[in-house]
Amino acid sequence: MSDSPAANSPAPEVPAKTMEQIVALCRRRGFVFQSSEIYGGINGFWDYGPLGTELKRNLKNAWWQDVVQRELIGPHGEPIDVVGLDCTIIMNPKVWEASGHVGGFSDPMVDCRETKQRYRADHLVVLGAVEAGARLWAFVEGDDAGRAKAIKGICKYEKREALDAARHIVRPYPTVPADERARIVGPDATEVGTLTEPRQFNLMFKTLVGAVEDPGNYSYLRPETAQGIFVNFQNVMDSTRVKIPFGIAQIGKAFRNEVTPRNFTFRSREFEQMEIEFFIHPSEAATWYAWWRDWRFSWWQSIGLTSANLQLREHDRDELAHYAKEGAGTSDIEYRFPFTAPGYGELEGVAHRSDFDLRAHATASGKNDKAKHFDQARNERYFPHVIEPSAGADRGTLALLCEAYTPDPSRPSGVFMKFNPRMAPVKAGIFPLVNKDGMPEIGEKLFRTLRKKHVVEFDEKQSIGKRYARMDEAGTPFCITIDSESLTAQTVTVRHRDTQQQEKLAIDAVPAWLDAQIGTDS
RNA sequence: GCGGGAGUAGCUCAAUGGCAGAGCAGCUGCCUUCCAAGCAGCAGGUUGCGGGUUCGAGUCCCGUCUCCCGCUCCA
Repeated sequence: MSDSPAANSPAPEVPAKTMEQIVALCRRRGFVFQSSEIYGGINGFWDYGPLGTELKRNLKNAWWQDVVQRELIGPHGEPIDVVGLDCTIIMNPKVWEASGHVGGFSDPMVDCRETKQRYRADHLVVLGAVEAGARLWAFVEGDDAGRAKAIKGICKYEKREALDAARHIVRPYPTVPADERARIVGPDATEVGTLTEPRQFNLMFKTLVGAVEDPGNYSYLRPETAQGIFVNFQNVMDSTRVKIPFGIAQIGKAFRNEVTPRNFTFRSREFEQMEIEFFIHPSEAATWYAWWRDWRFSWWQSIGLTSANLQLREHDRDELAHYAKEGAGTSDIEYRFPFTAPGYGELEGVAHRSDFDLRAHATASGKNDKAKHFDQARNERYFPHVIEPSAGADRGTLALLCEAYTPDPSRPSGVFMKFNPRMAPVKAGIFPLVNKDGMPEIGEKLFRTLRKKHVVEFDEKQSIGKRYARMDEAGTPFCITIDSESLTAQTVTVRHRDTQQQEKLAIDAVPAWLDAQIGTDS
C-alpha cells in the first residue's frame, strides 16, 4: 500500500490496490494459479488459468503482430525488417560457455557493491594482519599488480615501510571469518566492507541429454532466448534475403534458478521472454538504440499501460551489464507494481549489446574473423552491433493485471478489471435479458457469429446483474444484451464495462462494431 | 540466504483438547424485462504436509512446505 503524498497525484479517494487483493482475484477468477498446488506448490513456478492464458496470449500475439508481422517504420522513414525464429530450449552447452553463462556462474562468486565487479571466491586472497580490528586488502591470486596495490594500501594505512612477514599473511578469501569481512578492501575498491559473501551462482538449470548418466551428457535449459538468435544469425542471413539493418524476434521460455523467487510471477524460475536482436552497422548504434527505446516504450502504452506507473529509465554507467559496458547505453522500461511502489520493476530492457555476442561465438566456434559480416552496400566487413529490446511476457502480463485492477465499491463485484479491449481475455458477453420469449435463440445466433473471430461468452443463467458482475471481474469490455427490442426492432443493448453506460446497436452491425472496438477491423 | 507473520470449503470466518460448521460464491430447477433480488435443492474437507504427546488433536509440541512483509539477491 503506497501512500506517498505525491503532490500531483489525482483522484486520491480511489481505494488502494494491494498485491494481496490482485493475487486473490487472479486465483479466484482463474488468471494465475500456483504450479503443482495440490502438492503444496513449488517455489518460483506459476500456471495460467483460462483467463490468464488468454491474456498472456493476447500480449504475445500483439507483440508478434506489431514487431514481426505488421509494417513498422524506422528512424529513417523506411519499413523495418524483423523476421521470426523459434529455437530450442536445450542447446549445445558450448553456447553457454561462449556466452559467458557457464564460466562465470557455476562457481561461488563474490560481488563488490562499490565497483560492481564480480570475482570467483576461490581466486580471491586476502592480505593483512590477523589481529582484531586490522584492515585487510583483497586481490586476485597471481595478480602482481593487485598484490602490489594491497601491500601499498597496508603500508600507507599502518604507516610503515614494509610488510611484517610475521603479522601480514595471505589467506584465501573463503577462509576469512564472516565478522572480519567488513574490514576488507576489495581488489578495485576504495572502501572497506563492499565485498559480499561468497555465493553459488549456479543460475542455470542443468539437465541430462540422452538416457546415460554421464557428465559429458549434461546441458542446460536456456537462461535467455537471445543466444539462440545469435547462433542462428548466419543461418538467417543465408536463408533469408534480409540486409542489415534487420532484426530477429523470438518468443519463448527461459529458466533461471533464482536465489529468491518473489513477488508473485514477477521473479519466476521459469518465464517467457519476447526478444528482438536488431543487427546494425556500428556507426548507427546511437540512432537505432534511441529509436527502439522510444518505440518500445510507446508500445507498452498502446496496449494499456497508460498510467504514470510506466516509466523509461536510462541506466547509469556503472549499472551496465558486462556486454553493454561500451556503447550507446541501456534503458529499462519499468512499471510501478504494488510490491515495488514507490519503486519500479523492470518490464523490458533495451540494450546496445555492441558486437559482444557475435564476436564471442565467432571466437568460440573457431571461425574468428571469417564470421564477420560482409556488407555489400558499404563494401565493408564487420561484426554487426546489436540493439536488444528484451521484454518479459509474464512481467508484462502481471503489469496488465495490476494496471487493470480497479476497485469500485459501488459495484456488486467491488472491483473490475479495466483491460484494454485488445488485451481483454474475453471481448464480449452475450446475454439474453431473460431466458424466454426467443431471446436465448437470438443471443446464441449472435454468439456463434462473433465467436468466429473473437473470444466471447454466452450466458443465459441467473440475473443480468450477476452476469455483468462476473464479466467485470474478468475484464470483459462489452456486454451485449438481447432484450425485448431485439425481437421487435432487431437491436441489442451494449453495456460498457468502464462507464456502465448502455447504447443501442442494430444486431447486424454488432460484428463490425466489435472488430472496430478491438482494433481488428483493418 | 536472514528475520517476522500467515495457512480450516473457491472466498470471509466459526468450532473450551471431545460429532468439522455458517454466510457468500458455485451448480440444478423454478422465478426474473438491465447491474451479485427471491424460493427449493445439490455439491463442496485427510483442517498445507509429516511426525509426536493424548483415550481423543483443527486446537498442544517438533519438523517441513507454500504464501505475504522487511533485508539480501537479481549475471
